[in-house]
Amino acid sequence: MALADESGIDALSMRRLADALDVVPMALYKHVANKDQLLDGMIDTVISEIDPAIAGAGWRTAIRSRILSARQVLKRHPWASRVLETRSNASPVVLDYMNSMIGIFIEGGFSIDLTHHVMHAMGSRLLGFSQELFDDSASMDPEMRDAVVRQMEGRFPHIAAVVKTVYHDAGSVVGAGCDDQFEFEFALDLLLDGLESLRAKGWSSRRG
Amino acid sequence: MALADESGIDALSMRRLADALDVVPMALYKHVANKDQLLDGMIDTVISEIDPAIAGAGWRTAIRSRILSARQVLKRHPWASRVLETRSNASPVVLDYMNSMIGIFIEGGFSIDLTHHVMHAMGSRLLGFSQELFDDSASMDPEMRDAVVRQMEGRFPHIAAVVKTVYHDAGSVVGAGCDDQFEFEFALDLLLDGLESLRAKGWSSRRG
DNA sequence: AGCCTAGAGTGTACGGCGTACACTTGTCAA
DNA sequence: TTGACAAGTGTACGCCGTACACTCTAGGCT
Repeated sequence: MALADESGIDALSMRRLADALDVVPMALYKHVANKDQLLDGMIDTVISEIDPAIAGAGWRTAIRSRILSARQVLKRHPWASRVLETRSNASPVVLDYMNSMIGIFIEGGFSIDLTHHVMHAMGSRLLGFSQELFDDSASMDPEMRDAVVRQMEGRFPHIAAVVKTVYHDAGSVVGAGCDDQFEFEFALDLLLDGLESLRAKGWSSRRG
Repeated sequence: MALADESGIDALSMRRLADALDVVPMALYKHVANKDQLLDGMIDTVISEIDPAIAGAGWRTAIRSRILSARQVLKRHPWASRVLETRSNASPVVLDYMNSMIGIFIEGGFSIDLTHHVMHAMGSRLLGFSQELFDDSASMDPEMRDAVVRQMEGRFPHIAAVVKTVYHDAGSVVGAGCDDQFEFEFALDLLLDGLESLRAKGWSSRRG
């Protein structure tokens, strides 16, 4: 991570890293299976640098401060967001983070249904994946998905609750699974509504 | 682009591309200076696939339909967003797109100041760069920046107007140049305000 | 008809990359 | 004393982008 912070992510090759550690390239492979696993570990470390959620505050304060903390972390490690986007599987550390974010919304009075769409809406602001997290489960056959959800229920109860709602609420406009287009428009309209109200009241940054 | 669409962006090496064209790798270098230039050209083509703005509609309709069109294009070329993020300089094609988006807001009654923050807020939804666009200019010395702005004024008048406001409105909270933190919080709070009002009125996707 | 030029394609070569595979070395428990 | 195991080594392979010098061909000039 120090090497990536200093020299950029492109400079982080197994050979250069080995050099920096005064070791031969292949020595690294006694510690990680391959470069992807190295990057996975770096992402986990990045995420663990985000401040834990503030307990006892309102949902808005909790979410806001957490996201601002995440932003500071990503600024410290500018390579992280790009690496994040290339990761295919969310690690337990990432799932923990998502789970606790979902938990804040639910405890804050958001329905599970609304929380689901909110997670999509926050998108890259939240970290970058909620999208693929649910997309993966869409391509699984139902009974396998049920098994996965049951396994999640212990460690990531909030994520499990959302996934269950997404797939069992047949009455929802969204139907079974996520409707990409719906999620995108949900977030877009949320933003556009906010913009229209700022415009209408003559908002200016002069007043902050 | 066909090769990238079919086999993923990682499969797009100069050698593989040459193979697909029944030509030797070095032949490609008679047409592009290097691989980056190839990727730049691909991005320009992607952006030119976005529908032109609807004339005569309200700002909201115009922006909304344009962004949804951009989304369709990016879905056709899933590699595009990742490539986009690695580009360092915005091409004239990209500038044209930004310029016309800014123009829609301004003609729709947004102040230049508000438009500026809006562009940041739209962020990746808009395409992915507004950030760096202004960041670059922050690191230039004032007279060189003035020269660049004057040159922009003909072809990209809206962009020029925003840049001028950003740097000349000393009274603004933001001061000279963009305040990253301010922009981030602006977008975040816009979203959080929208979320709070949905939560308060018991929004559910059942009703759409 | 002869020549020139410019654009397209070619062939070879270099340094960098990730990593498979077989090996040595140092440490410590039985 | 021995054997197992973790850590580090060395060599090699097939990719990658691309520098550099070359051939070939079509068309325009004299």
